[in-house]
Amino acid sequence: MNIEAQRTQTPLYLQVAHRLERQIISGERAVGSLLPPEAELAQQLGVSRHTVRQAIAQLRKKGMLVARKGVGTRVEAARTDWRERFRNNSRDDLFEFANESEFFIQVKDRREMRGKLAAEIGCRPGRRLIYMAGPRHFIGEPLPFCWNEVFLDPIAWEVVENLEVQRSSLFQQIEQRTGERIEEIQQEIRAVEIPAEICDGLNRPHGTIGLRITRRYLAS
Amino acid sequence: MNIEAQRTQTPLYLQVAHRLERQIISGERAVGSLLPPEAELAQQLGVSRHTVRQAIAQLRKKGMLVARKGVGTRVEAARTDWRERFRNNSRDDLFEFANESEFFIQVKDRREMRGKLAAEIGCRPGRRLIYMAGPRHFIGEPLPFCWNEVFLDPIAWEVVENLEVQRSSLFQQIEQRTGERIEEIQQEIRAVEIPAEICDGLNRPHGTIGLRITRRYLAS
DNA sequence: TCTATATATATGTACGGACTTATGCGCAAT
DNA sequence: ATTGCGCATAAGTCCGTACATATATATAGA
Repeated sequence: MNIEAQRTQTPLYLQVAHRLERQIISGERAVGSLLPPEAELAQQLGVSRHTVRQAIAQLRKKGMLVARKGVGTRVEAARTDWRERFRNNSRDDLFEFANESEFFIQVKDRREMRGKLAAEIGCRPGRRLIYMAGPRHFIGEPLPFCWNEVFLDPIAWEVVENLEVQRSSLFQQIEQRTGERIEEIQQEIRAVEIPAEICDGLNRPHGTIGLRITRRYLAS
Repeated sequence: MNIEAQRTQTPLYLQVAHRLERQIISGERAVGSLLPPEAELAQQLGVSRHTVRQAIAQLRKKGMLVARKGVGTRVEAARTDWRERFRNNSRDDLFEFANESEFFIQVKDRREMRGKLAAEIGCRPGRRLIYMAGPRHFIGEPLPFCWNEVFLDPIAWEVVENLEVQRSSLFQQIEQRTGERIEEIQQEIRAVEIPAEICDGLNRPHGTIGLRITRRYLAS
């Protein structure tokens, strides 16, 4: 695998997975073509077959590869539909997803939680939280795919104070800066009609139907 | 693992996974509790740690277990939200899903495909297909969670001719009866406003928002 | 008391081997 | 031409081992 020095940072099977992914995205491995057999691939890369299988499993989860016993492993798609990404519920997958998109913060203030909103957030009414909102784009794409609203404990104010564009995962950064460890992430997906004012922010016609994804990041 | 005789039918790691799943569903392993360490579990069941890890990976994919390095593997949920089930795109997962619900066939006739519908189905206009529709319930639950519409090649008429309630996967049965092997399943998920007449069939108010899931089962 | 440091423990990663099962293909027999 | 059979090939399953790394707890030092 030609690893420079002993940089143990990234697991070997992920290095293999990313390498295969790049080859697929670049077209070096064409959609519809078969990968070399696992054993051969392992030998080429100088890793064990087990490691190759772990790497292939990653890309199968994303839908980029399909394997058939006795035949081989076929390249199925060069990229995964972003909607599919919400299927991954592992903590690291969410962070990786955040790293591929940008959050443009258009609104940033403190708001008092009350009534239905307080109930939905799950905090006591009257509590003041940081509120941020704006569109989220995939890096390089002009059209936003998501309207992002964030409610945040005031403890993290210094982290977001001077923030205008957020490229990596906000909560990963907060973890590092405050020492608070996020123990649990709850996620809920519902289908809703997008509110008119958000349609404006997203440049979509009124009445558009979308997915509403609510996540709660719980510290200890 | 106490396998009777040499019934090789189901892979060992799936037997372990199902066993753990049953224990979790029954409450024998409480939500929030930790599983025994993988090594111990392997010894108890008389299998290798690798096999235990494969089994745990299955249940992690379903969201029933979460593992943390240095801590252990915790029971996260006793059942998976059915909406989560659509995330699994493997063929067997879809069939398993079908086995947990019932399809009450209220409409069954032959229809000529034309215009937009023919385009959506992906067949030539004028072709006559079997059409079936009805609500889908989880076994034992009175309220349907889904309105199911099926368009089927007339070749399979004998399979569905006398069918009123479908408990297992329809397409698995068709595979067995006709010998046609389903090679590919395409799935698309969109958020839509549910048509008024279907809302009536589902006992939900008009204007309800839902997920529209389209699947195409392609034979060779 | 509080803070480092060691240690035990659990999952994660990576290697090796062996056997099983499904698939496709060529070849022979009908 | 079609059917049946055997064989090579590929992924799937299962076992064993070893070490890495994250976590919690206990321990020693300030």
